[in-house]
Amino acid sequence: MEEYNFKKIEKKWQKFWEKEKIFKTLDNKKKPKFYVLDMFPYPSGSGLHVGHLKGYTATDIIARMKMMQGFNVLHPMGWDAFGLPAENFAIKNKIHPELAVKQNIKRYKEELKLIGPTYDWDREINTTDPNYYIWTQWIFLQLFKAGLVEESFEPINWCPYCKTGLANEDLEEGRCERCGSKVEKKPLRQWKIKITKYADRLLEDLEMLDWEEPIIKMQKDWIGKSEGVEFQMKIFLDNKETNKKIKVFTTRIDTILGMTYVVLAPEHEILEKLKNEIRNFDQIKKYQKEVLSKSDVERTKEKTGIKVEGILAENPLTKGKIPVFVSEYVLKDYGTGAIMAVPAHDKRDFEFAQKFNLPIKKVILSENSNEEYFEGEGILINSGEFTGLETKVAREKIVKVLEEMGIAKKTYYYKIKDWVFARQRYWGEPFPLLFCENCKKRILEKKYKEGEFNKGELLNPGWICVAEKNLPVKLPKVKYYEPTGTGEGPLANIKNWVITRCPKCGGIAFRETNTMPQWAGSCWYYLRYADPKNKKELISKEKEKYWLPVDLYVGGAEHATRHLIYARFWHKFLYDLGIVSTKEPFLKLRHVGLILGPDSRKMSKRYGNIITPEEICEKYGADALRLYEMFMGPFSQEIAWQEKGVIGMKRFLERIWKIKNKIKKLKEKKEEKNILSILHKTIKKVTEDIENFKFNTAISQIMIFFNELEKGEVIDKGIFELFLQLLSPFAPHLCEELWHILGNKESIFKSKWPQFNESFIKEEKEKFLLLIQINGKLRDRVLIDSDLEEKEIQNIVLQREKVKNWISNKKIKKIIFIKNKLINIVF
RNA sequence: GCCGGGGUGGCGGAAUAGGCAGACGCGCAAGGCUUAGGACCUUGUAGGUUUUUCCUGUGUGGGUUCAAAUCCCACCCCCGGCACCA
Repeated sequence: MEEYNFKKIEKKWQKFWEKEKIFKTLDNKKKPKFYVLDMFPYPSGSGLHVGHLKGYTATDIIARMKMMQGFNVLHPMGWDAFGLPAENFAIKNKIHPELAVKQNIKRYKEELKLIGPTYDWDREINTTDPNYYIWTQWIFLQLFKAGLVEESFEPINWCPYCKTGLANEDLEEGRCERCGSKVEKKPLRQWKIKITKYADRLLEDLEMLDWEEPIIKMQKDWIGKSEGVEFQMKIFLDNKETNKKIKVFTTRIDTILGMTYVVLAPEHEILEKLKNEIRNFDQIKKYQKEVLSKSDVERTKEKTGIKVEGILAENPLTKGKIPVFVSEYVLKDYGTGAIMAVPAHDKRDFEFAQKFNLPIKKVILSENSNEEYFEGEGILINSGEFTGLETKVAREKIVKVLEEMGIAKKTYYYKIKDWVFARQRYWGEPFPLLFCENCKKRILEKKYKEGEFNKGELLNPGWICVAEKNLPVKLPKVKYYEPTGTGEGPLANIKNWVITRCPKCGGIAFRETNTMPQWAGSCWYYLRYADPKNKKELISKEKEKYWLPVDLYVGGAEHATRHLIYARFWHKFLYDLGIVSTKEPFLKLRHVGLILGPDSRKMSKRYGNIITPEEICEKYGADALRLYEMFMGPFSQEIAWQEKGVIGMKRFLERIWKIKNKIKKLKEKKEEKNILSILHKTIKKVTEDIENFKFNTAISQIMIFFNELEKGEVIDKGIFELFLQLLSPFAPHLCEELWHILGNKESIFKSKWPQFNESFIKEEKEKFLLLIQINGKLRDRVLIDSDLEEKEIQNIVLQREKVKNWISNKKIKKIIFIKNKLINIVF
């Protein structure tokens, strides 16, 4: 008999699918749509490994099932090719990024095609294509015009190796996420996008998403909303009241009576205002410099600080005067940059108080009295009129008192910072902005016509938008693109590109030489797939309405606090512009767990444990690879690669191949009830499990069904076809081959997905297996007629030899009976 | 440190509105086939035991229940996220 030649079969059907354009997505609005999306890869130089294919296989399975269920499926693929990884690869290998990206894409595409995916390559996109990034620039311009982009010179994270500024999101434990270098703080001219303006909506709308709870939690924590109270404290010069005040923010206003000192961030502006009054101002200045030179990680190591000599702050409730400190543990850019310190009920304040020998006053009764500090809820003590109140109640009462004094309000702060959007690198989208000295002057001197400048231009005097008709601002082709390290991008060296004319005044203007960060292109790519060839707009209204939002989005959890926040932000902005009609881009999100190397470590060149799809497809075939990756275990879980597992799948496919000559077209359909029952159970389980990302148990059920089929002398053709359909999303090539061998002319993926019939599953059983427990332990089991009464069943059970032996002559206390299942005799 | 997720045979993992622990696959063992090996087929496979028997078993220790991998309390370990956010 002919062997299972997987190579021949797989090549044959991949060609067939491509030629027949089976997976071509038409904008067929008569059918219901299903948009399933993979997070698109950045094509790095090292190619794909088997881990990358796990998510892609899963979406492919779902795409195939949805097609068969009658959906119009959009399942596209593209390349996120701008950014540091691509550029660093290019520099290292001395090859121009444009060329490197081209080569890498070619390789990625070949490797992806190995598993026979359903991608419609006519919709392929590439973020570095001017026809694509014209719209990235266009969206940026809209953000700019809306006043959501601002030039800033503040110190930001700077990677000395990559020679660029980075956003908070791009750090891992104080190191550059890309190269691992320690990040420094460096003052730098940069563009910030005001994502904080959308913080509340980014938080609220998480409610409407079908995302896994841990990912939602990560986003919530990253946005980090804290609700509390902001109140003013008077400042005294020794014992003389001044007109200066310090604002502090706290989430625990109930502990205000326990405040024993106040701490300011070293950079707090009030220090400058009081420099003549503060006796040790020079010392504080010096401390401030020290702290600013430290990285965020170094700042957390110990609690240093200095007392601000000469001034005191007044607790508004007690009128008590307390000392003021500066310390690095208070951050300037969170809350008001000043805190009320309550060492008895806050760990950090406690540590600081210990070090500086400051009084610790308990104001909440804690159950465990030898605790050094107590951060929980409880009953107030030592709190005057508030003593005896519960903390929760006390918070409300105290706020009210302070509000009546006119010095406090309830408020909240976010942890999320505005998005540092500029990179001092070559390989990214150029900003569609120009700088014009003349216009800057006119704006500052208010010598311009009403409406001449937009909101963004007025906000950033001198920066002028490139006219939309002149987009895209193409990234110039250059020979030298290494980062400069000066804080300017490499583009600054290309004089004839930089120097241009100002569209407003006609004078000389200079182009912005920074480029956009890697994340820019991925913020909106899912929109482009729905309308990839549109030259007039980024997406037509009609196509947006039909295809959006994305029904299912699959990718790694590492994007939880970056891409997934940025993309949601841009989507909401586009919603405000009326370009998209949904508040959220991705309805359902599932994250894929890593495949680890055979040594249980992350697959990496460093460990030499990379398994490539080429070698596996060569040895065992794409279907075996797909099947194994889905069978390994729960989809979102990290699991180590075991080559033996693929062999097992190959073996399973071979058994299916071999069973061909047992298949007969049975005229009389007198299938055993048993087979029909398993068949329908399998249809149900496979359909539901695919929907719920439980691919491992779906495959297990398919195997159970197959094991049963294999036992028979003959297999009914109709039943075997149903079996093939159920398996086809997982092992498309083999199933397509067998489907045709059985005489079908059309692709199996044009066939209709099997339906199950509940009545076959439930099937009225005449008998059931009763479990017999004695004192809760399983001791016996017996087949019982389903229509017997409880009493009759009891009699049967008690007559059984085994049961009699166990009970002998003990007195039965009670008998628990669960219908159709179990009986438990207790004595 | 705080917040998530998780700990089940030799291995990957099944089973949670509490009700046969170990489905399915890998590995291993015995037998068949074969000159032989591989492949393939059949059977067995949690550990122990006095082996048609009973005992013990889902990270550890307690608890609730007729009955717990599943619920409650305390603790240990692994993975991920955050990193002084007031």
